[in-house]
Amino acid sequence: MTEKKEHILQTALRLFSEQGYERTPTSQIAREAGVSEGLIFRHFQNKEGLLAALISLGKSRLYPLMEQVLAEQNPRTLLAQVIDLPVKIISQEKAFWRLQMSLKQIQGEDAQNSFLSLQPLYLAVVQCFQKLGFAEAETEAQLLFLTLDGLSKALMAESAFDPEPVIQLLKARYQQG
Amino acid sequence: MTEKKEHILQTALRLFSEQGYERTPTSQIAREAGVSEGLIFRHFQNKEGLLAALISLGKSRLYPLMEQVLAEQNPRTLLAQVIDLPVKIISQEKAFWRLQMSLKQIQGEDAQNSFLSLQPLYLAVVQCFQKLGFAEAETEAQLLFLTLDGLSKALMAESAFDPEPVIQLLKARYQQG
Amino acid sequence: MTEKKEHILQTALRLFSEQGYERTPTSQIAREAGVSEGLIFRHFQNKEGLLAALISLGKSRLYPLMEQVLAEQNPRTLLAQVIDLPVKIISQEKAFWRLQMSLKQIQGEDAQNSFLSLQPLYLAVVQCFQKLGFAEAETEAQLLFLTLDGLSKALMAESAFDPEPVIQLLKARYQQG
Amino acid sequence: MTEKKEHILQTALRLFSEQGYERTPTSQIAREAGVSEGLIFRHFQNKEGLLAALISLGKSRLYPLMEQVLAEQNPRTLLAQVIDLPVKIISQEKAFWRLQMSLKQIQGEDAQNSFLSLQPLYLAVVQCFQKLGFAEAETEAQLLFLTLDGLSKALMAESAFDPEPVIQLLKARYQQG
DNA sequence: TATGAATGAGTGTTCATTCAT
DNA sequence: GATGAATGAACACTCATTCAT
Repeated sequence: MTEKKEHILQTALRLFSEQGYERTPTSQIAREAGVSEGLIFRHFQNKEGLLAALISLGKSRLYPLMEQVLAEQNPRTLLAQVIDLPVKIISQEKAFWRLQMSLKQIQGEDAQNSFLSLQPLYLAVVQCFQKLGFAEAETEAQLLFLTLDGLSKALMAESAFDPEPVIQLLKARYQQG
Repeated sequence: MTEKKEHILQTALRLFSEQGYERTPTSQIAREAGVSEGLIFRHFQNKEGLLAALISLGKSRLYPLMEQVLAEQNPRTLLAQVIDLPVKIISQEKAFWRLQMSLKQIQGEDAQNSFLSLQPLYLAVVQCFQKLGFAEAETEAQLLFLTLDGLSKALMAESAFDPEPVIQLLKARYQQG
Repeated sequence: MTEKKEHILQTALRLFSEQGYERTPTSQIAREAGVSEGLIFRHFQNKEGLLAALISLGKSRLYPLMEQVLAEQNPRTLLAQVIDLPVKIISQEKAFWRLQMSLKQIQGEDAQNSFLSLQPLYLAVVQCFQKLGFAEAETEAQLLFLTLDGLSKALMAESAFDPEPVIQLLKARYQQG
Repeated sequence: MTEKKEHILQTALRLFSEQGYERTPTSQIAREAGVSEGLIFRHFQNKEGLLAALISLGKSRLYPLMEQVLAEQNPRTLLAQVIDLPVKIISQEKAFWRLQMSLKQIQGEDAQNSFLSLQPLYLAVVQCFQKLGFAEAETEAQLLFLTLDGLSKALMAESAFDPEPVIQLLKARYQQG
């Protein structure tokens, strides 16, 4: 990966998340990345290829976090860690997730799933609720993921939203089940 | 409102919600609405004007539902009705709400708010929680709205998502507070 | 001539002279004249017809002034009156003459002639110079008309140009021939 | 400056001066220049940018002629050279000056000035008249410039106008002052 | 006479993409 | 790998003009 290729990726991520994919011309990416416009196409074939590269890059940075959570044995601790994920992830890679959220209508099935399209996590959470004796573990997991999805959206809206109180309330609900 | 003007509005709403605002050319709207392209601009000034007309139209259809909820006196009943709102609203005007959700990056402050940007409702819900003796009424209301926001998003993803179980679980949680 | 038709003519003259013929849409004329756009075409067939009506109207207001000059018997007095014409005419119908001057490239032969395309006047001036014993009466007349043409242009440029001194100098030149 | 860019400039100059700026679509320029329409905007940003490029180009070709006149020491010779300028300039770059004259209403202050918007020349001419002992040097210079302005206009009207006699008469007037 | 909804060809401009160097 | 000139299809939008009422 040459230096210029990385410049392109960084710049594209920033601009896509600020302005949206459609509203960002390749010419602007090239200009702000300090490269020629042709180079973008040499490296990524076309504009969608650049987007795809960005998404797989983002996912690869995400998996470590996810696997760390999945390794947790104590169900209550795992739930708490899942609840902490949105803040952790989004504060870390805000630009990437804003991009992700803006793609619903461009991409097919993938990006539009609940929460962060983290199905392995969903299965683990269902098991947690079962272990903890919840009657309807699946529904309970769905509800939690919906909530975390809403929380993610709020976090990315960039407003002065403070997630801490909500997160505490949410954790409390499951700790004393 | 002439017949052709309404054709334009209907067609635009459908196409915007299917393909997104940016990916829908005015030429396509005109063609599928069976009118000349110029007529769009005669009636709505520019493409954004068409979008604005669509949004204010959608909101005007929404207010009756909202006011009905706000008139409710019993706090538990009001909460239950708020929880029912996403399904009611979205099944009724799915296209409009998919459009609404796709606009975060185009519009300014308005559309990006939580849930359905229904602040009056938020205030009413806070009061409900206070009446019901919840310790942190505001945080509780925020949490509920985040959840309903996530629920709305899931409902609009058009997949075979069945909201009923989640809604029952959510209602149960507040009825026995 | 109905009141609305006159409104159209007035407004068109003002806008054409302010913005130029090409840069003035019929929709603007209609709006500022307080009539429907269709009425313009009912009365004048098309945009060029409106222009033609304006021009012939302007000319008809001009002929009296011209004939008054042509009736003058004394050659020196006639020359002085010719020299006074630009100021008289332009201060009286500035808008019309600015329109006239902006049309060189639109219209054919007519408007692009020297001075105010007043050929009868030209012939009279040639005769004056002959009577006064000028060697090259035709050339002398041409030179005078070129100068008056330049003067007209300067007068219409709307700047703080004071024509009086120049006019005095010009008159003096021919009075003492 | 690539070959195609120059083709665009040449073609635009010709078409603007023949048809006027407004009546010349960029599509026609592109077609007749044998380039794609997009290239015009790549090189000149927008249609006005093309016009501006044309104007500054024309001016840069004009300054040498002007400075040559300004270097003249003998006031009578300088006046004669000033009188010769319109024919020299316009026969040389007719297209450019027709364009220049057609812009009064588009551009701001610059192009609408008297003669060829050559203020340095005006100041030199005033000095000439002072040296030659004319009573009202400024007014005399104004009058000369008005005349040259009218002469320029006549020259550009493309008709079979022969400027030679007028120029001789004009020169004679100042040589025997 | 007068309106105003409606048209459709045309306008300037954008932009992803190609290609010779 | 990298450039930048060049393309051409698409786009939002304008505007003179028509026509039913």
